[in-house]
Amino acid sequence: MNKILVLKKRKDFLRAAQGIRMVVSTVILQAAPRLSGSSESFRIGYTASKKIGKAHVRNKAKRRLRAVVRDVFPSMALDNVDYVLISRFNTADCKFKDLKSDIKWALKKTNKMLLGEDASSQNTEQPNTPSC
RNA sequence: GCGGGUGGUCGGAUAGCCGCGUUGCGAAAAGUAAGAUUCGUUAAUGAGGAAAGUCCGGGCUUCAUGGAAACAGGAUACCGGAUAACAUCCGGCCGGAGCGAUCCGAGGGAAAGUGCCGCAGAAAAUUACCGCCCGGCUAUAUGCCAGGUAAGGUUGAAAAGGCGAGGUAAGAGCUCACCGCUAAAAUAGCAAUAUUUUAGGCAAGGUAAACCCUAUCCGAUGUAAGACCAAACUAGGAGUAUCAGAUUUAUCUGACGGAGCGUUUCCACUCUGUCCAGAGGUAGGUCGCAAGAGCAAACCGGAAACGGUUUGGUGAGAUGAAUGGCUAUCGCUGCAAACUUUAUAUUUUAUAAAGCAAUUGUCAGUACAGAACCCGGCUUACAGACCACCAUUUUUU
RNA sequence: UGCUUUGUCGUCUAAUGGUAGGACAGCGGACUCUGACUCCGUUAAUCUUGGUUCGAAUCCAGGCAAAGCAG
Repeated sequence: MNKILVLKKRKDFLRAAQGIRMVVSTVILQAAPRLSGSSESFRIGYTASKKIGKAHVRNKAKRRLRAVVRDVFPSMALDNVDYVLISRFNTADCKFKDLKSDIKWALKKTNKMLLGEDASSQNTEQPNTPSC
């Protein structure tokens, strides 16, 4: 199992914001396919703005998102796509089960839309098969 | 016992599964400008009292360097001590709050000068409206002119010490007693200051968190500082260059010009010397980066802050930013039930109040808050728990 | 992370330490057959907590919020 790659550049975040946007009650998911086809795995970024609370609240939100991503993303996410998770006001407080199911649902729906777009533009992109 | 005050300590615990950062060890492939990277590990370790606000002080960094003076700008401000330093801390003085323990105070100067004090009031700073009084003119009085006065009046936040007696034409510290104020001396104290005595008669209201004056202190910058390694892009042109002397003919010495971090001047010292253009050390990486004016205990000195000696231990280092997610058990707080006691009605029981030692719960809650170069403070936020001492009141002995 | 600045009716702004003013918006009325324009009236604020002062929007200190700069 490979390590999960993390987005670090502001440019990448801006590009992800141009893509598909999925809003659920606890979190916002953004996704955009990468243009250069060389890289293999998906990448992911986390955002927690000052709006949701002070520093320790933001850290906690990001940590919980990371915990969910570790469980969910390796088996479900698509290759060659950049995802961005934006935490909302209740991300740090809500129950972990709810957060997990929300993200699962959002990811499934987003992937469907991405595959639809790719089929129309005739780019063959296969879903990542569970490795372990 | 109730409700208070001061100082201090702590700020959930244990176990399981899955993960993250750093370091150590082992392995793998690739070979770069440099540094990386990946995998494994029954190896070690990983957030606070405020890590916060960024409000003071210091270390360290660069601005090439040191010293002196003046100006500008800023900070501080009762006294003594502590400290590397401070706006911090300790002790004391004075003023204010409280029955008290105790708490609060930017607490120098208003006879160096300038400004301001709305409305009201005669007058807001060398005051005279009403009034009181003497004199002159007129003369029953009233009135007019020239003075004296600060007792009384109104206004206001504030009106030239207060109160009583004497005194006077009327008055006035004009005189006296008491109180307040100021000055001097003596005593106590290192001092702020306090007490006593004597004298002055009151010296001209407030405001300096208005300008200002006095005393003391202060250069700017802020680890994204700064040092090093360094891809890509790129490294050009005009044409002998301040003056004098010496020679070794491209060097030295002196003069002149320029620069030296708030501004100006002086001294020392250093760098620099024709013009245009330009590459800066950018992307990226490494260092800076954690043993410290540090922590704990004992003893000694000191009234205390604090200082000294000895011993012990020393364990974060991220950079889209690690220290977590879930579960179980326990702890703590609240709530409810049940229980115990008391009172009332009634005698199956119900209602009310108090209690919390023990019991139960598919119950609720478990604060403030996340290191970012490092220390000393201050300020602000904080569920709750514990310890010591002190004072008020009530009860008992 | 470091640094700097600013907070006044719903909005945009004034105000030497001395009654918080104006415009737009809102509400009510007049004008009109009705609406607009116009006119009159009215509601409404000094971010917050303390201090200095006789008296603070203003001066000083702490807090809160917002904006900007460096990258």
